[in-house]
Amino acid sequence: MEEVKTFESICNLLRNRSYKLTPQRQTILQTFLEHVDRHLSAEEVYMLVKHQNPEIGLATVYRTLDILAEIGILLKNDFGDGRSRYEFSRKDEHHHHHHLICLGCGNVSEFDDDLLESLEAVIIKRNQFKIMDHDLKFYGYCSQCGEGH
Amino acid sequence: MEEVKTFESICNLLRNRSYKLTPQRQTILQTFLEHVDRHLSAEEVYMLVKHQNPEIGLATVYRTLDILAEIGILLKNDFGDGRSRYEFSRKDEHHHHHHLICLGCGNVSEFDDDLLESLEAVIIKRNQFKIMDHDLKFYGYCSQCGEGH
DNA sequence: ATGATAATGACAATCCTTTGCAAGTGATTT
DNA sequence: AAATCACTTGCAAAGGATTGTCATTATCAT
Repeated sequence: MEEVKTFESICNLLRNRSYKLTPQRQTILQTFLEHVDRHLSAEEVYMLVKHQNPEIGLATVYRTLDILAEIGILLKNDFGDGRSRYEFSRKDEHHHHHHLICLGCGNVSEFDDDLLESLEAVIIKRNQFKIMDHDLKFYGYCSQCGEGH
Repeated sequence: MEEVKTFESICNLLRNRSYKLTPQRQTILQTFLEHVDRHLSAEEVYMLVKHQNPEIGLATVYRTLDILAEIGILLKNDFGDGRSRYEFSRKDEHHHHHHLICLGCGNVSEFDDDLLESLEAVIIKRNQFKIMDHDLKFYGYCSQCGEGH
């Protein structure tokens, strides 16, 4: 359980899981560390990474994103725009934050709230449903795009 | 604003929007009226509809689902299984229900709650974000699949 | 260093969905 | 009832995101 996720600590995590530390994986990881607040698609990562390493292939980006999500470094999100988007997972939050998705500019911001905790308790009792994860999204218009809507 | 959605009332709605009432559209509509509680994918609708009308094309199913969603008869959902799923929209609910998605059998059940109302008020103030829609999903295991998890 | 083994890049294949198009059909007017 | 015309259809092809294949290359423990 790393509390602060540095480049080195993540490299160690990869090694511990017996993933090889290739330059491609390091470059992709760097990209997320440099864009901690963004929600990047595979294609966007590919574009960013090509600046450092023009040889890299799109399939490698997909494979690396899979791995980084699998070991908990990235979170895979679906904001309904037809592609998966990955964000850096800062802390080990078992109940991660929610998203505000702007229908105007597509920007994604984040929102923390504990309200769902109590809601989950109700659901477990009322529906006999064991909750493993939840996903809450708000679609609307951010302050920049809000005019006229 | 129809309160009860009968086959006839929906046909009228189509006509009023100057959509033609073709047999294909009627058959697809029937299918949803016969499976009011299900969350069908285009492919599933296609299979069901082919029993009544083997001539129908998949593209027509897609186009009809689009229309029925556009006029508010169906709701288009994304449960993360790589295809869109449509459900019959029973009442005119501006704030629609939430979904419980079973990771075991894939079954989707529904859940009503007003808790998000108050949460939305907080978000509007705190984030200056005009909310148009929300989407809340719980992933877990239903009572049948729950053993062992 | 070197060898076992995993990872890469290029490309094909897949899956769901949309689109182009020629032919057909529903609704309206005559 | 026939003519009309825009809307619809079915088919096949195209799209876009993702995954699979496979020969080549690179990593890491020894």
